[in-house]
Amino acid sequence: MGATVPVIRVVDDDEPFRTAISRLLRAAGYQVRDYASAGAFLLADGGSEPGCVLLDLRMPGPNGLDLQSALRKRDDALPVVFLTGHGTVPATVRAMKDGAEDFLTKPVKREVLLEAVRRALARDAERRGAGEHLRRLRERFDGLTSRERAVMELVVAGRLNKQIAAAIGASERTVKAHRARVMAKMGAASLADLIRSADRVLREPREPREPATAGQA
Amino acid sequence: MGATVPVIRVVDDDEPFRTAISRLLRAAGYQVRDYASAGAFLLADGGSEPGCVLLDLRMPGPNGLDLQSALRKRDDALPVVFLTGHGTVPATVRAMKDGAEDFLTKPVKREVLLEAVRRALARDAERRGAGEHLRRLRERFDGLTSRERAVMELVVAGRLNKQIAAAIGASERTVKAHRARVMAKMGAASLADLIRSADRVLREPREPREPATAGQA
DNA sequence: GCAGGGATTGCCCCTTGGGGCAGCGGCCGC
DNA sequence: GCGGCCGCTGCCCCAAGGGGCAATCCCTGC
Repeated sequence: MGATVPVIRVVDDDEPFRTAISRLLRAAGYQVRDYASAGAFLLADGGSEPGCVLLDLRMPGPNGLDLQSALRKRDDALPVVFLTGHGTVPATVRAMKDGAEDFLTKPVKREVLLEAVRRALARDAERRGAGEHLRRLRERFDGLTSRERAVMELVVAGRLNKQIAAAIGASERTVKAHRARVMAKMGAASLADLIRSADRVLREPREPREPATAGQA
Repeated sequence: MGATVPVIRVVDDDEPFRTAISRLLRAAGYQVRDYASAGAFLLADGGSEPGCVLLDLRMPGPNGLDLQSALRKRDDALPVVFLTGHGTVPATVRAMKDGAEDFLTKPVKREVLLEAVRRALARDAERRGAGEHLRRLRERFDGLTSRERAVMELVVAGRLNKQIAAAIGASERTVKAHRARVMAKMGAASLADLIRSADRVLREPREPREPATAGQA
C-alpha cells in the first residue's frame, strides 16, 4: 500500500532557480521533477502520479495560466501553486479563479512554500480519494442494463414497485427482479446506500465552469 | 416578493470615486448605498437585503480584507467584489482565498465592473435560495425530539426497524411511531426524500473555503 | 388528587419489499 | 431445427414497513 512519495512538478524557465527549488523540496522529502517549459511538462507528465505542480507565471511558449487551463481539462488535474516574480493583480485573480491552490511571489520563504505545497498535496490526496470512489461507482452504474437503470432512477425517486411497474410497462415481479439486480450490481447494502450512490453518480458530469472573465487586463 | 432590486453596498473612503461608482451602478438599475468606511457599513447594514458589496482594499480603520472576514462570519455573508487602486499580489490572493467574487483594479472599465457585479448578484441569489431551503429543513429538524432524531439517524443509515429498536432500547412498534412522526415533521414523502433531507441537514456547518471539487467561479 | 397530554407498547391487519421456483418465449450458436 | 441462456412473469411465502386502537405510565397544571 501507501508509501508512494508525492511528485512535485516544478515548471520554470529560470534554470538556477529551478534547481534551487528542487533541492529545497527534495530536502523536505518530496520527489521532484523539473521542466523548463509548459510544453516539456505536458509532454512528459500524464499527471497520473499523486502530487502537485509548482508553476512560474511568465515563461517562453505557453505561460503558466495557459498550462493551468490545460491541466484543468484533464480528469486528473493536479493542484497548482504559482510561484513567480512577475505577478500582477489580474493574473493573480485569474489564477485563483481557475482554482490555483496558492499564488506566491519570488523570493519566497522556505516555510511559506512548503506550507503551500503541503496544502496542494492534501487537496490532491482528497481529490484522488473522492475521484476513485466515484469512478468505481460509475463503473458499476455502467454495468447496468438500460432497463435496470430506468428502475433504479424510479426507485431512488421514491416510487413504489407497482408505480415503477406501471411506468416502465412491466409486471411488479419483474421490477423486483431488476431492483434486486440493481442492488447487487451497485453493491448497495440498503436503500439508503443506493440512494446516496445514485445521487453521486447521476449528478451531471462536471461542467468546465465558464472561462471566468479574467478581471480585465 | 419577486421584484426586489438588489442593493449594492459601496464601501470606499474616496468620496468622489464612491459617488461616481454609485451613479454608474444606479444608472444600471441597481439600488446603491455607499459608506466611507468598513465601520460605517457594518453599523448600518445587516446584510438582510439581497445584493453584494463593492469594496476598497485600503481604507482608514479596518481595511477591506478585515471587512471581508467579518462578513464571512455572518450567516448572510454577502458576496464581495474588491475594487481598489492599491492591489498587491498577496492581498489579492488572500481576498480570493477568502471567497471574493472578483478583485478589480482602478480604473475599471464599466463593463468589467458591471459583469463582476452581475456574477456577485447571481451568486448571492443562488446562495439565498439554497440557504432558504436548508434553513427550512433545519427548522423542521430542530422540531424533532431527541428520540426522533436518534431514530432518524438510524433510519437514514439504512438500519431496519428491529435493529433500531434494539439500538435505542425500545419496541419495534415505538420505532414505527417515531419513524412516522419523523416523516411527517420533516415533510418527507418517501424514504428517499428523508435520506436526502437528512444528508443535507446533518452535513456539518460550512467551512470557510470549499472549491475543493468544482473549482469555483 | 385529578384531568389532559405525550410517550410507549401490544395486538392486529394490510401493504410493500424480497426472493425461490417454474413456465414461457425470443435470440444465438452449432 | 435444436438446446441453452436470458429476460419476463405468475404463484406463493415470508419479512418488513405502516398504521388504527386501546391500555399504561409519567409529567404537568389546576
